[in-house]
Amino acid sequence: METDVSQSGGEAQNAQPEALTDRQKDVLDTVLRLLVEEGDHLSMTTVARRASCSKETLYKWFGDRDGLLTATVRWQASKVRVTPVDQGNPDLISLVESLEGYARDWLKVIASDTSIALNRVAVSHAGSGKDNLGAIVLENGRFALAKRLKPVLDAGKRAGHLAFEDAETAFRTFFGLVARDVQIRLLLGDWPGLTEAAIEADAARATQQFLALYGAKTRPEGL
Amino acid sequence: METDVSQSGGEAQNAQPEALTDRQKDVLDTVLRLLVEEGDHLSMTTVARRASCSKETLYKWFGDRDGLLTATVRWQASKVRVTPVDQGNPDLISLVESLEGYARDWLKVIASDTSIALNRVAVSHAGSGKDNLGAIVLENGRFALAKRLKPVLDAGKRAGHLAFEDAETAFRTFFGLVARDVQIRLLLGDWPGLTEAAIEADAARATQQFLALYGAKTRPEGL
DNA sequence: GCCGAACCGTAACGTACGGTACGGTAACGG
DNA sequence: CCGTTACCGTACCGTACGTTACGGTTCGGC
Repeated sequence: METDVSQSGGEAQNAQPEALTDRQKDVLDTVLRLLVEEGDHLSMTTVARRASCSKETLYKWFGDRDGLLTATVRWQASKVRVTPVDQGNPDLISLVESLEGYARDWLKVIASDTSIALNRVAVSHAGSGKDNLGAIVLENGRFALAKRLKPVLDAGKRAGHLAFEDAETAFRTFFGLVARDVQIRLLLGDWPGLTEAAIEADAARATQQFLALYGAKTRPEGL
Repeated sequence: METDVSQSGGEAQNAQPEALTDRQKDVLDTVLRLLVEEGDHLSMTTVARRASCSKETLYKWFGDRDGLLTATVRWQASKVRVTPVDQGNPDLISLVESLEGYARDWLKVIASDTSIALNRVAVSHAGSGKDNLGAIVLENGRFALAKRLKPVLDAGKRAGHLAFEDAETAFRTFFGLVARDVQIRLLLGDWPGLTEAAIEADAARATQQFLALYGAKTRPEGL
């Protein structure tokens, strides 16, 4: 068996999120933990020691350092997959609850250690070379949220609670209202005080503001 | 003269944004250009060659690699400083123009190559070690914008055009409406198609939405 | 004209780390 | 019982790069 698996289209390098041994998942979880602890500075030696495996195994499984990182990002991404909730014709209450729920979840995600670490790594690697990481993170972060939220928005529109022309634009506004400057501040090492309570309040505020902008009929006086 | 300037409180290491030789500014501009081209991967050798100076000089002037990077970020930050426009009692038109102007400027900044490069570097360095970079970038980006925008908001409030309790919260909403997912997407290597025309449209939209949320009396029918 | 400071160019050093090679061991199938 | 497979542990190699050292040059001041 040749050593150069990476070029010959071998199975190891391409390592799809599924088809991973339990042992391999363990290793990737370790990488994840290490990524949270010391960012992009992890060395293959450190990974091998912490994962109690040999470097040779790492290279056989993941090709090279980039492959390991990519597999890790993919692995984490595959874990976040949530069951999409599509509703037929919601009333206003359940629509609000749904939106608040998404806002809450989203804030929790971007405030989590793993998300911050992963985004940092992806941003670092974005400028140079094989740029999969940024795309992967985006695909499983922002885009996944958009995909899950779109049916909710459409349902709200059908039910006459929301008025917008382009769902994508509406989603981006919702995104902006929820995340505001939080994500960039977290990535830059600032701590915007995102406690459990603050997340709750932010989700409610963002939802209210979104409804104020895109609500069809209900424009509450109090706001 | 001892070599260890970094610890003994020497003048070279702390290199405040001002008090820089023209030659030093040239060097930092070169670093900036290099940072845009190849991100954090620049080596001291490359910098020296491109700046037509010796590595020894780099080390004497900036202490070490981190010092060079920090000085570069500070230098760029000091260049962005804009004259604050404080208005006494604006009419609604000029308030809208003012807000649109800030939105436009802000979008242009975060879409610029240098901003992206600098933010990438700062994010990369945020997790580990001396964390000045993130704070510096934040201080001269988001916080500077907030500082410049606050008097405008206050003036709008005094004039009766805006209604909000906390200027900081209002600002963060404005920030969210303007930037939305643009900044994170840019940092992750995505290209959200931010042409000149799109920036113009986005600034107008964000301002309209902000007024819809925080405008005191004027709630336009058309929106 | 001489001295020292500042600087250039380049060579050299030390080291960290990505990647490889190899010997040893445990499991397993025949 | 033997070969194969998969893995561990470790030693090893090559190189890139941060950092330092040093000889040579320019230039301002005396």
